[in-house]
Amino acid sequence: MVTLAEVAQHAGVSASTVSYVLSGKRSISTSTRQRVEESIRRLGYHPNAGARALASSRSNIIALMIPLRTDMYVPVMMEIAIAVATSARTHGYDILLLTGEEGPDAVRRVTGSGLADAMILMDVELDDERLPLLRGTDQPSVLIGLPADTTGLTCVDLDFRATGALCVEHLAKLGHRDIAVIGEAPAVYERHTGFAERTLDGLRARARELELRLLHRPCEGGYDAMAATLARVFDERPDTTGFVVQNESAVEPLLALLRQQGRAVPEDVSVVAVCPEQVATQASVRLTSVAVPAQEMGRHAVQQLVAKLDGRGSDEVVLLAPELTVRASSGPAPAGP
Amino acid sequence: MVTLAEVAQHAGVSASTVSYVLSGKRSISTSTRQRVEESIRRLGYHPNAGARALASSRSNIIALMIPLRTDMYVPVMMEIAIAVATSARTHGYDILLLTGEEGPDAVRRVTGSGLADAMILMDVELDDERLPLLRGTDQPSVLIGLPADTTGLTCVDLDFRATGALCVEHLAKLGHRDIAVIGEAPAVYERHTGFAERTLDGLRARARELELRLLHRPCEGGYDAMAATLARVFDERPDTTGFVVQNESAVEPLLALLRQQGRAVPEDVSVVAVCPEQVATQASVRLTSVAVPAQEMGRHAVQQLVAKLDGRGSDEVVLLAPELTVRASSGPAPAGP
DNA sequence: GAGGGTTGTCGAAGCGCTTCGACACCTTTC
DNA sequence: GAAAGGTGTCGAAGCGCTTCGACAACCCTC
Repeated sequence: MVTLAEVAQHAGVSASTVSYVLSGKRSISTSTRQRVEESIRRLGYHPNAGARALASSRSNIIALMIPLRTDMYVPVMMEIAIAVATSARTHGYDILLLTGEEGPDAVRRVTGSGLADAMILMDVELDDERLPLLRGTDQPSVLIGLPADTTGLTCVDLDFRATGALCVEHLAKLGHRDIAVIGEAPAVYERHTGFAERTLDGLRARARELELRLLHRPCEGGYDAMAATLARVFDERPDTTGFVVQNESAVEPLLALLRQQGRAVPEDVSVVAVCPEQVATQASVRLTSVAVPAQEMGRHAVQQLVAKLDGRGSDEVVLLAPELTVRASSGPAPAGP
Repeated sequence: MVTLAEVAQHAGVSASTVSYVLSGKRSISTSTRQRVEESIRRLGYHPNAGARALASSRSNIIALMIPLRTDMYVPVMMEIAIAVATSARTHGYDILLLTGEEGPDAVRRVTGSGLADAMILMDVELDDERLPLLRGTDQPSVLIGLPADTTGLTCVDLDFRATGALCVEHLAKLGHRDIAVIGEAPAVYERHTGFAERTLDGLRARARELELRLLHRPCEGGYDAMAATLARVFDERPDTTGFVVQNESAVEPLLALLRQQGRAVPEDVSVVAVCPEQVATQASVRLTSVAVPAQEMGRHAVQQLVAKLDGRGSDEVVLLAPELTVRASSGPAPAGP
């Protein structure tokens, strides 16, 4: 294993000089720098991460806490995780992957041991038990998601309230008066993961303003659950012509069931989805949708965090503006009876 | 920040004694141990990861390299990643998340800097450019997947060859003579990710033995691609009654299209999928399938790696035996004309 | 009761790096 | 031409931990 001292000797300079070449924290003459860099290359030197962390009390690692559940909105999580990892690397950071399993203990462990310089938390619940710990430490952190109380916290999320409003507006503009919302699984609402509720708020508020009738039904993913839900919807509101879906794994079942019932999309029924682009474009009908900008959220979170680590930046809540893309699943409401 | 020295002072012992209490590498009297543990708790001591890594040249971190692509078999990847993370924690290791993006450089960086003690690589190609590096280092590693040449490597994977054979056998037993294989996207075959080709080998070999006719068509995910593929299949082999699908995002489109064409599953056509359990049970028809045991693979990989790190264990290839679960998508072949 | 093992604890030497202050040298500036 | 101010380099201290050898103190055994 090659050490800094060996590089220094090889280049005929002192260890500290090599260190300064590496960090750029003091000016170094061009000739010396080149000599040192040449030695580094020739010897195949890699700074030792542990020693670095010890001496500088900076690990250059960001901890990313992802939910343990693998049953919900997986592709979104994965996309965020990968965006975070990729983006972190461009800033010189590596990602430590923590699962939600350990809960608050993971936060304690990481901040206490100096394993990571900062944290990104995903799948934040409205009243998350990790939040007090984050507020009580001076280690920077960013949440992806929005808890009930954001004081002293930095958050990044899609503006789900606006998302809900946008969906309703789009359907209203097309003349739909009865709208059904196929929501996430009941468990999601029970855990009070804010995004589902905020979407619903947005939907309801705008529906009230526009004087539309709105029916909300949570729905487990899958075909059977969707069939049951759909039956209930048409039972209670036979005139429903607009659907808003916020559950990736209910999208395709819904389309299949509508087709099976002889309801054409978009002639008889319009569908708007809140989902990743890929789901929208790969579905059996190209879906009018509001995209969940997973990558952008990941990148944004890293940016905020790096800013904090550099002493810039401060606590703030960033809500990304939703964008609705019209595709083939929505159209004018059918003429009334 | 509390240090080991402070704990030692508080407990009235030397620093080394505290260290030995923590590591258990020397025997400590019960009374001393208890005193030290009490001090640790009272002071809220957490060992500093950097210092530990420096002194012991062990970081207690395992690097996990996942593919950058977010377009293929994402849920499987995610499930493996989470299983790896969870399982690693039970052995006292944390996970460093690397994306495939950096390629071989990531391997160099991690082994060179001592950032991690070992690596797990996913999405290994048949002739992966990272392999020479792994062979050339004494840092333990485990591959999830199977390259062409496994000498000097440890690998964990599903036995995809047996998986293919199993699918064909099942359909043959039900009397199907013409079988179509809906494969992964062409890109997967082009990258020579072994699993798709091994499945195909297994399918073909057994089909030959059982004197079945087999048609293989790669297929991008999504509805449109599937529609085109399906048209070609029935065009070339109108008597096809059995389908084997190895592309999660083609499963639901296939079912929808068959339904649309008036072909009943399983009365007219049988479908066998190679996919995670969740996909099989949530599809519009409960699918007869061979599960991809993502969690088990992740756990296994960690176990192997920990064994190596402890000086036990050696290079070997573990192929998990596939299991076919019969559900509602396969049945006897329809009587001939 | 002297020799030989255990057992439990300690001191000290690093692990490889960062960083601070010092200092020699070279420009400016008036 | 002396004071003031840069620049570029070095030496040394130390980050918090592990681990090795040393060594008391104790228990056997013949």
